[in-house]
Amino acid sequence: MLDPKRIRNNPDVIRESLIKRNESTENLDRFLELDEKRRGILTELEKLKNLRNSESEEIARLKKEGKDAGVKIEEMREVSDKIKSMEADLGEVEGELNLVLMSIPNVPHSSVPVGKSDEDNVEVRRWADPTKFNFEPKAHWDIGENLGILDFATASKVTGSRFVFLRGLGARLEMALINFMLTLHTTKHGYVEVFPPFMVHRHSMEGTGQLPKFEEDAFKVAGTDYFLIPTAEVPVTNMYREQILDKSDLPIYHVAYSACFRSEAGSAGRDTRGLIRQHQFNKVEMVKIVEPETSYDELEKMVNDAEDVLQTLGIPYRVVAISTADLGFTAAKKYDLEIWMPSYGRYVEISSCSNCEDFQARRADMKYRPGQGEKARYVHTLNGSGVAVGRTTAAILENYQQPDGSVLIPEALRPFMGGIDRITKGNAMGRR
RNA sequence: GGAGAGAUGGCUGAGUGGUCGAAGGCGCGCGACUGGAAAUCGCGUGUACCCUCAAAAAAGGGUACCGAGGGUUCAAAUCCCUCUCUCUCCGCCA
Repeated sequence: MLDPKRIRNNPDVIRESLIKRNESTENLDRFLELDEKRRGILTELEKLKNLRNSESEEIARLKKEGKDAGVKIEEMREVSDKIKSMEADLGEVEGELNLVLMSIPNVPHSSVPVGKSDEDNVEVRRWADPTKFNFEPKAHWDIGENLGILDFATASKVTGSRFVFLRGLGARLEMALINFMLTLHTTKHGYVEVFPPFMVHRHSMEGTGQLPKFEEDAFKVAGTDYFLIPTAEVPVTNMYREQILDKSDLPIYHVAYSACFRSEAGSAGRDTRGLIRQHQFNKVEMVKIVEPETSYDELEKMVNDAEDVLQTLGIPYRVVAISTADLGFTAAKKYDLEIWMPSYGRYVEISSCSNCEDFQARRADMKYRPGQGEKARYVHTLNGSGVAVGRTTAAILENYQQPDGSVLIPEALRPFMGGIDRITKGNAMGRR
């Protein structure tokens, strides 16, 4: 959420930012209209309340002195009726105003490339060359199904499409990746691990910006007001909602494993094969709560932390600066990490690292006190995948596949796999 | 799931219809005292929004906020209803 005063005082800045994002300026205009209406009602309403307060005092005084207050009480009855009806009007205006305000995206940082589509994202750097094969490489779903470690058919029988059973060393590989990533971030990069709830209530979803605008993307738990989390960013960032932190608490670095649940509404027909786009997937997420002055440095460091995962695993990737057209709703700036996927013949997103500045902090009311007696300020929040686990599994299967259909395990992962260095048809079920 | 108790400011803890943004204490800040400190004393110490004035800040005025939402009343921390959360006991359960 943007600062309403900022919108009111600099509507042109906001308008420009919406145009850069290729978004409609309808909500902005509606905001300006409602904002003015609200203040009009409020001014008048507060005058009436002031009258009621002072006259109530007068009534109390008269009664104490044993005098008759009947006339004033009668007057105030009318005033109170007026107040009640104006409050109803105000409530209506504020309800819509809030909805409109919550639907305006963050303002892109000046360094964000301006673009018309995701084509305009700018490659920042590459690490390693795309994997070369001296045989015809297979897609990970074929490799996995041949080895018996990926089982999409059973998942669609038990649940539905876009789910998977991992079996044997496939399951082991997924768990090993989770543990590897958590270990790397906690021991090398200074993050504190948390294991969050996988469901949150509506306010938390609003706090991090998934609601109210994107309700159709989320899974709601029937009979409750809970949502399955689309990312651990939601519970972990909201840990600090409605709170004033101490300056000495900052920066906060958290890393969390969670399953993530996404309805993938609007993605019908895309990435229907394999692990790339599932309704449920595993992710290791990094979250930072920092002082505003440091947030852009912290973003660069966070990207490096995610890159370290891929470098240590030896997966070719590139870093992309996301353009205004492709920037997420809450982000002021975002980098994607994209891994090389032989089956796609291109780079595929495996991590997004965003600086949300105070956009989420404002929604979730997360502040810190810069010093004794100083006014509390909004913190800046960052989040980044460190990294998506299912896609990493897919990337390992594809980039480490061998001509005989077996898959090598990256060296750094072997300690987390009980020393196993290769998945073959013979050992794939993990029996000894 | 059943029974009970509770939710008040940074913390603690009073307050059962009007003089309550809210006693007292603690903490914190400023000042006095002191060579310096402790102790003591004095003063101060929430947030959001609106208006005035302004480039902005500050200042002044106002409104709201005692878990959340609604109701009664001229007037609600206080009375009524609904909900949420916490604690205790019982039941169930990985």
